[in-house]
Formats: sequence, structure tokens, C-alpha cells
Amino acid sequence: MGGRRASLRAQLFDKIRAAALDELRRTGAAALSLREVAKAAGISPSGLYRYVDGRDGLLELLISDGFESFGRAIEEAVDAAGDDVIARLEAVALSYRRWALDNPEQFGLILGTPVPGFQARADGPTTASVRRFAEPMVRAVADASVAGSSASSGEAAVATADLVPIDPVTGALPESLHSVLARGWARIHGLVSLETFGHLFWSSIDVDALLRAEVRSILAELGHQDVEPTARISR
Amino acid sequence: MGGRRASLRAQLFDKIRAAALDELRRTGAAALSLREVAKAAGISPSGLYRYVDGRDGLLELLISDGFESFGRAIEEAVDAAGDDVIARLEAVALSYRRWALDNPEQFGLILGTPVPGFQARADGPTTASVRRFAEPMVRAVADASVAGSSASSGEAAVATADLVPIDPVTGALPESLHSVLARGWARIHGLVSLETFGHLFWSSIDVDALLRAEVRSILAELGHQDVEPTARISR
DNA sequence: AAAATGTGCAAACATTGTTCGCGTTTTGGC
DNA sequence: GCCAAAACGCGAACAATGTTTGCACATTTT
Repeated sequence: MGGRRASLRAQLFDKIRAAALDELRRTGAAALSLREVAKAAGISPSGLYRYVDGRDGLLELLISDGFESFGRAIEEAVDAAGDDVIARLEAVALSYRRWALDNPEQFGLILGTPVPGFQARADGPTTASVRRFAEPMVRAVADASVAGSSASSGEAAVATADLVPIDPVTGALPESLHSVLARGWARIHGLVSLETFGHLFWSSIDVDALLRAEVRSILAELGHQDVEPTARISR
Repeated sequence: MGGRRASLRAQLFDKIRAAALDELRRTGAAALSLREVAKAAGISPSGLYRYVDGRDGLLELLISDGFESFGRAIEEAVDAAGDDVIARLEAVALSYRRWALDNPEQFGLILGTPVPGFQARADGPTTASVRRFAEPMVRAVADASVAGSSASSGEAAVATADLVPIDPVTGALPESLHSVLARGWARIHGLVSLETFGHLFWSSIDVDALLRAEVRSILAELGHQDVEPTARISR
């Protein structure tokens, strides 16, 4: 099965992938040209169709890769943050921002205005990547949520990974987490997307500081005591 | 000055504007075709260039109109909400969501992934529309901020419009408001954009309820007593 | 060895945004 | 009222795009 043909194919596929990402970074998703990608990959435009289903297929590839890379970045940051629940949640927020600012075109492609024709199929690679992307964030919020509700802090957090069951087959979360997760994600995403898309130009705010404030605020509302109880907005 | 030519021109310009909006609604910004717009407006593609500077000009027109319309929608909602500061801020959040859900393509165009070539010139119609868009939101947050800091509630709110000076020439806000405004806007925008772009599909959350919770949370952090002090996240 | 399958490409087509030159219509000053 | 000047709208043309098709060539399978 590991024939000569297959290896060449995999090699060229990676070249295409790299070329597409390059072109995306350079010109943005809206102006992404299939012909340019083909040229950069050293292949003819029509030849590209043996590897990818047209321009939409190219975008699907980039979207899937984008989620994957985004998720990995967050995961690494969370892992590096140690065991403290607060630190982990802060790591989510700050790495979310960092990745978005470092990869604005990818960020816009995967979480910005949806591309017109594109709709991720439930079995496609995109949905899998999305799950992988969401997982570290969900885990962090879930941990914080459980650790917060048990009034005693401390060792409870250790076992929480099992206490928050994410249905391994459907990927569904317990209903009780939905609103916490949505609000938490939205607060981070709101700040980051506004900044990344250039809508905070009117101020020289320290967005990292705001993100930390939002994390503290969420934790406070979740009932954590080890955070200043009512985080007054500084003015 | 009110010659026959000018009136015909204005008339055709409106037709173009309407046709462009129509096409935007139908196909989205990325797939917006200048030729289709021309056809719908009953004009030749090249003739369109007498009215609008190519495809980018068409987009600039749509962006400017989008901010204008968005701002008007929020303003009307706030005006209809009466004098209560809390009600006004809630009106901002809920009308923000409503407009986005009703006009997803326009929303994506003006606040989603930036269009590659486009950069609003400081003197262009877009920046003016953006200011007009931001104004009601800024006003509402500013009122809430001032009303919250003065411990006594009540009649203080009446005169606050003058207490919060928005520099009429530069449009600049007092620094003290920046972080409140950014956090408030971001919380609303985060939830709304995630929902509008289809990223909350995994849950059947009542987004309006979450928005109300966010508004209450902001007010609480601003020091309002007439709101349940620590709005615990319901789980 | 022969048949079957996979691979890459050039040519062609429809559609896109944009420019250019040409008649026609309206305007504004005499 | 007339005439130069400006504005207008259009068809033709051009480069560039995404996509399809038929055809040689290479590789794998029988």
C-alpha cells in the first residue's frame, strides 16, 4: 500500500497545502486564486482537481487546517499553564488572542464571515477539526465551573476531567455547561475578533488586560472565592 | 442646480444602491457581481463606473449604508426603551442581535472578515457612518457608567448626556470610558457574531437571555445597586 | 504481458472586473 | 436661440478567473 505512487501523492498534497496557506496569508481568502496556488505548487490548474475539489475544496482544506492549528495553539498554552484553574483559563484567552493576531487571515476564514457556498458536511474533516479546536477551551471552562461550584477549592479540581462528561460519540456537552461556555467564549471572541478585524483602532487599550479582567469576571460569577469578589471595572 | 440631469442621476444612483443591496442579500459580499448589479439596475457594466468606482466602490457604498442602517436600528430601539438606563442598555444588546440576524450578509460585510483591498479613508462616507453607528451605543454605555458611579441612583441620569463629553470635532471619547465600552461592546458583539455566523449551532441557548445576563453583569460591575449584586451564572 | 487504474496537462469555455473610444444628450455662457 | 463643453451611457475589447474535457503517459494490478 505504501507504493511509490502514494508517497509522491502525499508529498505533492503537502506542497499544495503549503502553497494554499501561503497564498491565503498573502492575499486573504476572498482573493485566493486557484491558479496561483497551482503555479506555486508547480502543477497545472486542472491538475489541482486531482487533489482538491476546486476552489471550495481548497477553502475546506484551509478551514480544516485552520481549526486544527488554532486548537493546537490553545492546547499547548493551556498545558504550559500548569494546574491552576485560573491560570489555565487565562491561558486560553491570551493564546486565543495571540493566534488570531498572528494569523488574521486564517482567523477570518474560520470564524469570520462565512464563505458563501461553503457548508461543512457532518462527516467532513472540518467538523472533526472543529471538535478538536473546541476541546481544550471546553475543558478549561468545565474545570473552572466544577471547581467553582464546590465551595472548597483545592484538590477537587484534579478529578474534574472525569466529572464533566463530554459524550465521546456525539460530542455533546451536558446542558448545564452551555451558557457558561457560550458566555465565556463569546467574551473572549468578542474582544479578539473586534481587535483582529481592526475595530478597536479608536483606543489604545491593553486588550490582554481586558481579557484577564473578563476571565476574572467569569470566574467570580462562577463562584470562585480566590478572585476579587466583585471585579469593579476600573475607570 | 436642481437640473433635470441631477435628478435623473440621483434616481439612478438609488436604483444602483437598491440593486447592490439586493444582490448582497442574495449572494453575499464575496460573490457580489458588478455585472449582475448593473443588469439589475438596468445599466451597462461600464456605465456603472460613472456612478461608482468599480467593485470596491460598490462595496464601500454597501459598507457605509450598512453602518448607517445598523446605527439607526439601535438608535430607534434605545429611544423606544424609555429613560431607564438598564432598559436602554438592554435595548442596545437586543437590537444589535436582531439587526444582525435580520441582515446577516450586511453584518458580515461591515463587522466580519475585512474585505482584502478595502481600507476606509478618513474622509470617506464610511468613517462618518461608523461614527453614527457607534454613537447610540456609546451614549448608552456612558449613561450607565455615570449613573452607576454616582451611588445615588434616580434623577442623576437625566443630565448625564452632557456629563459625558464626546469631542464633537475629533469624535474622541474620554479615556476613562474606553475599557468599559470595549468590554461591553465585545460581550454583545461576541455572542451576536458567533450566533450569526453559525457557531452556536451545538446548543439551543436562548441568546437573548444571555445578552440580558451580560448587560446585568456589566451594570453590576459598574456599581449599579438596582441589579442583583452578584449575578451568578445559572447552571 | 496485458488490462485497468491513476495522473498530469493543454485546450477550450463561460464569466468576471476594468479600460477605451465613440456617439448622444444635457448644460451653461454668449 | 446657439454652440462649445461637459457629462453620460454603451459596445467592444482585454486580461484573469474557475471549471470541464479528452488525451497521452505512468503506475499498479491481474
